[in-house]
Amino acid sequence: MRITDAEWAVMEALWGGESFALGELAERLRGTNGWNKNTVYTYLTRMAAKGLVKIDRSGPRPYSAAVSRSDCAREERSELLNRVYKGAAGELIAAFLKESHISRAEAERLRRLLDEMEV
Amino acid sequence: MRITDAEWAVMEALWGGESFALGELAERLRGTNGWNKNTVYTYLTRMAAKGLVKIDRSGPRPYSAAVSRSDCAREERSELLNRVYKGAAGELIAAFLKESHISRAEAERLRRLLDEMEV
DNA sequence: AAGCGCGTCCTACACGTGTAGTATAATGTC
DNA sequence: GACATTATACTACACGTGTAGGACGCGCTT
Repeated sequence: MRITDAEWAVMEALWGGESFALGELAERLRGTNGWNKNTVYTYLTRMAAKGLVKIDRSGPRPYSAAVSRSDCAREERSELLNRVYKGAAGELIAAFLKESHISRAEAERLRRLLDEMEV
Repeated sequence: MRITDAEWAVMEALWGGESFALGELAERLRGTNGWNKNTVYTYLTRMAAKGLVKIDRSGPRPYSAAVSRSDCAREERSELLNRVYKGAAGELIAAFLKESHISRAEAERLRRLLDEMEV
């Protein structure tokens, strides 16, 4: 279920809307990644085989995401958390906090989140 | 500079000490990953070519990590942050907070971190 | 000195990924 | 209905990764 950089780019394009024709996706991805249309097609079919993309050729816009962005994001988070931090979320969050520029408003929000959890 | 799961396992072994003989590493990794000695050797030489592993055959324990665990961890964090969250650290941290079980002590620590940042 | 165990080096092979050419089918246009 | 455009399908190839076999050399043991 590992998603590569290139595949992530395809998903990003798919998440940008409901469903797409090949040409639409090819155009988007030519812009961001400089890919040939056939390259896009290859990715789409390969990724459909892996369950990442849904293809329904009955309509004019056959291609759509089969997995949600938030599911993929969760997957990636859990990947990092377990691989690098062996599940120690506190460590991880602290590391992110230390190296990030968090605005005052965001800090407030995070503080509230912490408060809510403490029930 | 992408590190695969298998490579991460090798690094994990290397980070477990100062420097190692092949046999020591092979034994460790046979335990955790079930690898053949030659497999370990192949990884070590390939990873040396990539600058992940240092090999100094003048001593009896030629193999050591060429990159620190914390550098790799930073790299992985930044990977996730940029790829999935496009740099929006607040989002990311909030997501981790929501899905994690943070102990009261850890929550305290994070809160203090937030406070310190607000200078 | 012959053998054993370990480290080293080379080689290999299958599968995945990045990338696209070519050929054919379908569809819209005049 | 012939032509142009787009979509689909198949094929290919290089490079990376996962995994190991075989062969050779060196030092220790008996």
